[in-house]
Amino acid sequence: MFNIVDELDFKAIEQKWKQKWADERIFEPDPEERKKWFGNAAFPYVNAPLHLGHGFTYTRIDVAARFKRMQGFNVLLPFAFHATGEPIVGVAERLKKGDEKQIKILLDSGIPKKDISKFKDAKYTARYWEKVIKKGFDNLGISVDWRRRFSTIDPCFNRFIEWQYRLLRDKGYVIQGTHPVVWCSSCQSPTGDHDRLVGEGESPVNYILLKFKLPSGEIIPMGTLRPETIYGVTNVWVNPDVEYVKAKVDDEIWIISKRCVEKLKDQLHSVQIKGKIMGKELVGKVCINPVLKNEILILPANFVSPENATGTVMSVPSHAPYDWIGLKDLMDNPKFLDKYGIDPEEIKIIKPISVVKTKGLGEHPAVDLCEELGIKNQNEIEKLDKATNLLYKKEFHQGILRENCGEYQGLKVSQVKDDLSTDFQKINAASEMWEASGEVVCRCGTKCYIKILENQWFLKFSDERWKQKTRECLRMMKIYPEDGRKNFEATIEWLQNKACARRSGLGTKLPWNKEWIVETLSDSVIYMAYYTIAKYINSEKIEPDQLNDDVFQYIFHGTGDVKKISEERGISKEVLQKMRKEFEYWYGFDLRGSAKELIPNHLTFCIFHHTAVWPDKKKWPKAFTVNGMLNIEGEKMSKSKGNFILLLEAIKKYGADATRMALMDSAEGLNDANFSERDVLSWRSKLSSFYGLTKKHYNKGNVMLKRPIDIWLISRFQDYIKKMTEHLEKVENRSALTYFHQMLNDLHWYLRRNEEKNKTVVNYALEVMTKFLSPYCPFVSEEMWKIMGKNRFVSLEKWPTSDESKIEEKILKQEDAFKKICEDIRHVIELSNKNKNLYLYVLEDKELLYLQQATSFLKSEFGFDGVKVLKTKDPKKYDPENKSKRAKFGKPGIYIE
RNA sequence: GCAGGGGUAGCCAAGUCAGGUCAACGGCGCAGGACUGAGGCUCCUGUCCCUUAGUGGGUUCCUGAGUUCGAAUCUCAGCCCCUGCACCA
Repeated sequence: MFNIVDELDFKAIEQKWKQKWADERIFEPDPEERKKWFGNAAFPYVNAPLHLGHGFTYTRIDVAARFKRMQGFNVLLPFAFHATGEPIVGVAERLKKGDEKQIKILLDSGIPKKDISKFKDAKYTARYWEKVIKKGFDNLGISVDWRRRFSTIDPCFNRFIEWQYRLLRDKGYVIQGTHPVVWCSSCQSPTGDHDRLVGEGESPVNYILLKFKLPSGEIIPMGTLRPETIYGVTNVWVNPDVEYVKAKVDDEIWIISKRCVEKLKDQLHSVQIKGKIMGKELVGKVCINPVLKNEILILPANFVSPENATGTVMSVPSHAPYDWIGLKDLMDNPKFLDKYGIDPEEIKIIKPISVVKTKGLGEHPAVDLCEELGIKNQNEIEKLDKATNLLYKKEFHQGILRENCGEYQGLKVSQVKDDLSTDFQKINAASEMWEASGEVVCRCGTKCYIKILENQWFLKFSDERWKQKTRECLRMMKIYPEDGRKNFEATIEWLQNKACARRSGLGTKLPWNKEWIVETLSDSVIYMAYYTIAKYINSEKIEPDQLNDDVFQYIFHGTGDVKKISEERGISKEVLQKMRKEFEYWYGFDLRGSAKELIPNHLTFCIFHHTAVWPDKKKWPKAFTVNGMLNIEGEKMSKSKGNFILLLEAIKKYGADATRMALMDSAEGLNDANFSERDVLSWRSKLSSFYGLTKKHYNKGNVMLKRPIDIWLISRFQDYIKKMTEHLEKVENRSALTYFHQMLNDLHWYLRRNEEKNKTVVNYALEVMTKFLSPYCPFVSEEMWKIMGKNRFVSLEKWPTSDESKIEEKILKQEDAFKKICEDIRHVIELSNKNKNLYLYVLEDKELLYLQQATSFLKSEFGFDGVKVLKTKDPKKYDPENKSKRAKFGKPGIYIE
């Protein structure tokens, strides 16, 4: 076995340049005369080390920052750490309980056994991962100004959030209200998707309860999602074996399942149980349809679950497969009916009533569907559920109410559903209740239901004035790629009030109501402004107590008397003024990067909050860049698949530069990127060989007057420089990279084409290419810059600019034609199997000269003994003597012997 | 289900807005050759099929239909994939 021999010691180079950058503090910008460029990206959550997906997003913003830096901007790229919220508290709590899984996760992350217990302290966890994460950034070569680092659990940052929320509340953007959530009665908290054993993706849905009335005055509310079917009710169903309760609900007596009582209590109803009644006691009685006022028979059915809504349902056999099959079952089992003293004749006269007309479906679609699917009885739950879903969707989207639906006839089901619900409630024919869209079981094992939370704090994203400003900001912003814009637009329109406070987890307490903690998506939307002052908070050791709204108002809005604030808060006037200046200089930020999944939440919230906090449009965000997810070898990265790659591991294995190259080359735009070992290794050797090429050819040729071929290379480069710069301006890092390949191809051609190399031209090409590589693979680029004998950092060099006056179109065309001639020659050699002598017949003097200059190249390239370029006088008449008949303008005739 | 994005040769991917110059840039992989003691390094050439002294022809851009002299590109319908859908980072 042979080892892969790299010319380059990537590790040593990385170590060396990382150190030099830090020593010379070249990524620590302060306000100055030059124009600024402020880039940032969504900060990492500190419960795990960075993985390759982080590397992808962060390298993208770093390439942009490094590019801008070389363009001469004063560039700021800061990072901080996100620690607020539930997850790291969750780790601590699970450890306290001795959770084996959690212990294993930490051990797998490389934490020694003796240190595990330290992670019972959430703050320790946060600080621990901060260190590991920072190392990830540094090893990857992200050009971060660490003087501005902070964590969202720093008390000083908490003051900042307090200021933000007081300000928003004063503007009327933080309000109180009620809100339905999936609830675990055991944990006494909302059960988010990630907290569920069963039911990921299930959410609250609003049932309408139709109030059927017994002659005695008691109400049997029937839950449904299809209020229009009230017009098609033929009977109602109760489960004969279930014990129902009579309960006083607000001012009425309802007959409902026990489970329903608990739910209604948590949905803002007062509920008192007054008595019990078995389902079978109700069977055979009649009740009144609350809308049509006709008498309806109560029948028994086992498919009715006490777990769902009220535990009783109305029967609409024309449109509900369960109901049709239920009736059929009864007709097939007269004995069962006899048990309840019901005359089978009473069932036989029940006929389905159609209330919805749908294109492509018959009068009684449920009946047809049951037949089609061959459903025999109500035990075929799978088929029945399938049929129900199918019919519900089709009728909801395409169905039109029939003439028996009163004032709603002729309207579409989808249009009229909400109106029906409110109208029925107005006449007290209906009420409503919330139910989960499917079964949800909490991680603790408890079955969840829907609770309506009261006095919940909301960000009023529904506010039209606020939306208007947000739209305006978005219009002014650049979105890279532009395809992402529609997603933002749709989100702004769709966004409703968003709960912004929680009861548990780490975070900033709501300043006016300390029982609540600002929710973590809501405390991470304007923190980029905090970077501008964190430098002073850190260096001046400012204490949280010294920070209050006056301080922040002065810094961020320039209001108040500095002298007074300085005296009151014990922060020197100079420092306050510097902080103010720093903010004024850097803000608003020029580019923020993140993964595309944050568009509908974090990034859109970010726009909302900025427009609310800063009326001055100059402080608004200027651009976002979003990227797709990073796949590994074509598959989604996940721990269970075993293809989870930690950033530090990848760097160790492949080197930082090769990793960065592979990431940047993998995709751009909203498409998912793919990282493969093949590609990263290929980049590793490509970098190595380019380094070798540089070493071999830099400063090695002769100084001479420029020949056409020299001008050709320079001309080609002008176009590449222009295009790659344009792509980088749009954060199209992958597209820009293709021009590196083109440059390399051209340089190879140039070197092959000439025995004599023009030193000036080769040096120019290598310098341009090294500068161009620098944002992508900064370590190797610095090293190459050094072997070129340069003393400055290439990271701080001036970005190449294209000079159109250097482009000579004629020469470009000539060389293109020449390449084509070479292709033709190659083709003819192949077909003829001869390569002794080459004759080229041309029509023009210019062409003659150009080709004559290339004879030695043609000899060495194809192995000819002799090459002759001849001029023909008249292509038409020349024919007899010309051995090749194909000479045309711009295209010589070729003869080979 | 709703909203946004997407489906291009073995793989990744440009081209689609402004229809022809597109058998379709580039990279990876693969094949042959050069270099080499030897190479998995590097360089050159090729890479839909057939044919050929530098050519000519056939069939392609998710599927189906349409507009057009002409469609990867425009219209309609369908299938599939990715992301988000809220109190969760």
